[in-house]
Parts: sequence; structure tokens; C-alpha cells
Amino acid sequence: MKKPKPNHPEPLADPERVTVTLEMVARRAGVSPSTVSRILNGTAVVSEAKSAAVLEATKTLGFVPNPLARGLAGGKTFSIGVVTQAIDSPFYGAALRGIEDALDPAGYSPMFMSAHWDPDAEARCLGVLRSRRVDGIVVLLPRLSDSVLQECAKTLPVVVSGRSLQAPGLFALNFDNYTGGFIATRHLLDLGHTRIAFIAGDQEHPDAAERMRGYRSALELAGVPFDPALVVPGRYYEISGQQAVDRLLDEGREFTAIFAANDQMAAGAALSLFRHGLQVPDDVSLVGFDDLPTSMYATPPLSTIQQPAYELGRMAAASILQLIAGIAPDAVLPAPKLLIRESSKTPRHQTAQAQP
Amino acid sequence: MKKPKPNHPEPLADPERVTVTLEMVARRAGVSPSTVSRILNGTAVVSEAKSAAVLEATKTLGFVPNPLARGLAGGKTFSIGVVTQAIDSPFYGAALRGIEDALDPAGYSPMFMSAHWDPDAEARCLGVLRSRRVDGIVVLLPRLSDSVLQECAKTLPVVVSGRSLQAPGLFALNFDNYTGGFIATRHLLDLGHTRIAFIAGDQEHPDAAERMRGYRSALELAGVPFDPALVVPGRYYEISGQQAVDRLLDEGREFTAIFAANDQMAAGAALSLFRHGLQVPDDVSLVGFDDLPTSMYATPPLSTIQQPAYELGRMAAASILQLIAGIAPDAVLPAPKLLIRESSKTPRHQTAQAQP
DNA sequence: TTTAAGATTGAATGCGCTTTCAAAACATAC
DNA sequence: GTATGTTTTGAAAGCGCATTCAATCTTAAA
Repeated sequence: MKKPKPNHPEPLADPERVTVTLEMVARRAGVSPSTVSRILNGTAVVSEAKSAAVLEATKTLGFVPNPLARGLAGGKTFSIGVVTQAIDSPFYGAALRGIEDALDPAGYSPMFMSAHWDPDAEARCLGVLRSRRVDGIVVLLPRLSDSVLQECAKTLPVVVSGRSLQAPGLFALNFDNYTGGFIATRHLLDLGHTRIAFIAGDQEHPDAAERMRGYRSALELAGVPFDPALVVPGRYYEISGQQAVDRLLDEGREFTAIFAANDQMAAGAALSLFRHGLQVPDDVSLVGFDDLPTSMYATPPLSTIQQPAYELGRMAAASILQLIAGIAPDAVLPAPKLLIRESSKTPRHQTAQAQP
Repeated sequence: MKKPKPNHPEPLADPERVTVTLEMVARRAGVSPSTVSRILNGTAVVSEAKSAAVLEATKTLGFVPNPLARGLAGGKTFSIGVVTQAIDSPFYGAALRGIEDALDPAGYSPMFMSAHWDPDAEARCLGVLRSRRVDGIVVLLPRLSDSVLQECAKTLPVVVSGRSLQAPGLFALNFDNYTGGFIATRHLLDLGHTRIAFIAGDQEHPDAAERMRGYRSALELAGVPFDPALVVPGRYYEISGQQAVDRLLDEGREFTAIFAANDQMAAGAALSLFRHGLQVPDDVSLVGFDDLPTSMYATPPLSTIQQPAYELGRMAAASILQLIAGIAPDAVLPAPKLLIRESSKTPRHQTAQAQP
């Protein structure tokens, strides 16, 4: 016959350390559990004396509230779901750090998941996060449709980045990709380039489309004709940039500069140029977008558009907290900024051409 | 007078969607809640018929167990704490992804935190994670002392990377940094280099010390004298590599190759060389360590030691799961592998010297 | 057929905390 | 002094689930 044992087995070892419960604090302070709860949460006014006694007991006992119990009883888990597309991307890394930094002082914990650019996976992430009862969700660059996101926001506060949409319980934090694309292109134009190739991101992403729009506007404003042959689609990974330039060169396109819709593709582009014996920036100027931490250490350091990933994270986190508190968020991302480094310069007269 | 309302306010909107509880499933299937629990968890044998009925009810009702309640009642949260040093580092990014991939199919969720190389912060992370009642913790490259880690493992399964230590409830997953350092150096030696500078990592990190030991062994074995003047301390960030090479050049040291203890420092070193008008690999060969995803897109692509960050993550996650299940983990990291790319070649006869 | 195991199942308990409800304590007005 | 309005406080009821314990139903041995 089994000997009766409690639901919870003894902690792995160290039988000393029993978990301190709110009830123990109450007993030690000579008050009821409800009072302890109220004091710890500031839910109601209590007498000075009891308050002090409870605080004291809490300290000496080393009491730490059990988040699970709080969650079950109070309906809040003090955790925020964060879905990114690629947790291993340098851009997201910075954003996640911003989120972490903003959530921590508020006593909230982030719960990261990545969706790998797959809408279905993204939907699954949302499902898991809801089932984990997070208090809010921030989605970095969602791939899901606006309507699905809005639907989700009906039952849970949501903050998204890279979209401009409005809905109850939903806040969108959008970076001005259009202007970013515009000033990057204008920089090249100002330098004297007129044959500027563009390595685009997936046009299904609003941010990628916007960057492209900025590129076209800048050309137009400068009176430089838009040449579709100079635009190559990419997918935001290094390999895309490499393939794009390979293709441009294979097709014999003439260009003196390349604007890549993100730094990763710019890195790929640089590799292709290198392989073809072309120098940056002497033969071809190169401008990226994002200002990844590694971009300033590229050879040569990459001119790019600074996108405040860390700030994005911080603001997104702050906004979700506001949403939860019932305050309307009002965060606005900093404007895009051009960082001129050493990958862009005045063009020589002949245009790029692969050298065997 | 307030009208009586339940503890839980209605969900934000959508009053349709009430949370389905295990009890509702039980009622619909015509069994007791305990039976439902048993079936869903496979805790006991249950008759075919009831089992089917419950599964069916679960499906039609769309029941999803509440992790909080499960955690409270069962003492397990199905979440694993993961503390890294820098969530925004490319190396960690890959590892995190590995962890995510290994945990997900098992129904566990990771809870990431970063300690920023600060032992105190690391201790705080452990505290937060315990208070969140995670079922286990994996620490990537801990900075805390072995004893603290072992202490922690007494009450909670722990997996660490970058250490070799043994303790009940503790599993260490160590990469062979010594051999990595050795083969990187020998590669340079084989190429004909004898003046090989070494940019070291913080010697307090065991992995950094091991890489250095490998460097020395290789030199020794080749009969090349060890020159302390060629070893510069660094801190694993790009800037360290840059400063290290600046210093080497300023001091007028002669060398034809550089072995950097990680790819980030190698990138910094490359920048310094570039700024001094030195070409890689024509003037100086460069070898890194880690094989960051970006390293193959460096100009020129960086020769380096492949360190399987993703695999590390996967194995760490798998091991913590085994530990939790009471199985002794036996994972072994793949051996270090030299990746020869385009940043290393046979030396010319003169040694490096800054060109104004 | 009777009986002792053994296999299923349900009722009840509790995980640790928040919240409601009502009682107790105090303050103010008549 | 009593009556009435305010606070402060405690008892008790869950939150949703896992688990124990005892009850019920099978099955196999006698």
C-alpha cells in the first residue's frame, strides 16, 4: 500500500527550502491572507501597522508570489507574447533586447516565438501564446492579414510593427520605410549615379513595398527614368542579394550603384561583386537598409539607413503595457536616418561589368 | 451597491468565446473530470469507449488545457528557462532557434533572458526563472561559478554549455574549444605562416582560455616559438578585434596572419586592416572562430572554425528534457571543423606593416 | 458459484492567490 | 447616547487542473 504523499513531491533536494506561501506570511504578520494580498498588490488601503508587519514578514520569509497562482486567480500572467519572424536574425535580436529591457522593470516577462515568415506558423504562435494566457502580444512584422490581427485584438491587446492599421485593442508601430528608401536612393543620386540597381524585398511585405516606392519616387523626382530591368526581387536573406547581383551581371545590365532593401542582401550583393572582381565602392557603390550591428564592420563599412531596431522593441513593449493599462499608446518611431560610410562614392564614368 | 460580478471579467469582447474547461469536456463526454485528465495526460488506462468520447468532446469543444492551472495543480509549467549572455548576438540567435525547435514538439516553451555577461544579472535571471516556476534551466556560457550552478541544480535540472562539470541534476555540454584553436592555428602554420597573431577572448571564460591553449599547442608542436607580444586580449566584440589590430600595428609587430578567437573580433580585425590599407588575405591571412551566418558573406569570406550553435541549442534543449524525465543525457557536440574560405592563404615574404 | 485480486472510475481535496461579501471597527451626525 | 455612514479586515469561494482515496466493476482463481 502506497503511503499517502502530498501532490507535490519534495523539492529535488534541499528539504530546507520549502516554498513560502502568502498564507505563511499572513500568519507570521498576524493578519489574514486577503490582507497580505491587498498590501502586496496595493489593491486597497490598509492600516500602517499591518502594512509594515506584512512587509517585514515578506522580507524575512523571503516570500515570492507564485505567478501561476496569481495567474489562475487573477486572470493575469504578467507575461507578454512576442512573435518574430526569425529569432536568429540580427535585426530581431536587437528588437528583442529592447523588448526585454522595457518589460523587465514592469515585472513582465517576454515569451518569444518565431514564425519563420510563415503565416500558418504565425497563426500557430498566436494560438500557443493565447493558450499560455499571455496578457498581450506583440507581433514584429506580421505576415498575417490585417483582419486576422484585428480579430485577435478583440480578445487580447496586440501591438504590431511594420503595418499601419487601426482597431480597438490594437496599436501599430510603423517605421517610415518610404522615406528610408527615398533618402537612400537620393544619396546615390546626389553622388551622381543614375544607373541604380535595386534589390527589392518580398513585395508582399508592406515595408518592402514601401522601400521600393521610396526608390521610385526619388528617381522620378530627379528626372531619372525608372528601369524595371534594374530591379531584382529578393527575400531579405544574404543569398538573395548575391543571386540578384549575379543575375544583373549575367544579363549584362549596366549600373554604377546598388541599393539593397536590407543589409543582409547588401552583404550578399557585396560577395557577388567581390567574386566578379568588382570593387566597392570604386566600381559599384552599395547602400543597404537597417544598419545591422555588423554592417559598420563590413569591408568596406556599409552606407545604410538606420532603423532603430532596439527602439522599436522598447516602444512596442511600452505600448503593449499601455494598452493593458487601458491607456492609448502614442509612441512614434524615430525618422529614418542615412548613415554614409565607405561603400558609396561618386561613380567613375564607365558602368559596372563583370571581370573574369 | 456594486452588482455581484465574477472574478473574471468577460473576455475583452467576443462574448461568444467563453473559455472551455476540462469540466465542460467531462460533462459533454459523460465522464468525470478526473477521467478526462487521465486520458489527456495518459496518466492511467481508460476504457476505449470513454477515451474516444473524451477525445471527441475535446475536439468539438476546442478545449485547450490552461497551463497555469496545470502548473498550479501538477507542479510543472512545461516551460524551460534559457539564460544567454546576449540575446542580440548572432551566435546566440542560432542557439536559441535550436532550443525552440527542440522544445516545441515536446510541448515545452522556452523563456529567454539575457544576462549581458554580468554574473549578478545572471543570478537575477535564475531567480526570476525559478520564481516563474520553470521546469528546468539551460544556461548558455554561464559566468557564474561552478558551485553556484551546482547549488542551483540541486533544486532544478540545469544544463550548461561551455563548461565541463558534473553534478546531480546538472549536465554540461562542452564544445572542444582546445581542438578548435589548435586546428585553426595549424591551418595557418600549414600554409607557411610563422608569425601568427592571436586575438584572445576574455581569459576568464573557459572557452576563451581553451582556444588560446589550442593556439599555443599548435605553435609548439610546429616548433614555432610562442611570442607573447603577438597575443592581444579582447572581449569577443567586433571593437575588440579592431583595437587589437590597431595596437599590433601601432607597436610595429610583425605578423603575416591573425587568428581571432571569434568571428566578431575577426570582423573588427578586418576593418582595422582595411583602414590601414592592408589586404586580406594578400597581406595578412585571417581566421576566425564560430562560423557566424554572416561570416561566409564577409569580403572576403572568412575562414573559420565551425561551431554548431544551432546544434548546441538543440542538444541543450533535448538534454534538459531528458534530465526532467529522469534520464541521464548523453549528448555530445560535434567535433570542431575547419572551414577554409578565402581569408587565408600562403604568406608573401614580407610581413605586415601599416601603409599610410 | 464464491472470493480475492486487479482494473477502472469518480468524489473530493488542494495547488497559492485574488476577490467578493459581510462582519467588525471606527468616525460622524443627530 | 443612539443611529448612520465609512473604512478596514477576515472568511470563504473559487480560478482549472492533477491526484489521491475509496468505490465500483472485471476477471481469474478456487
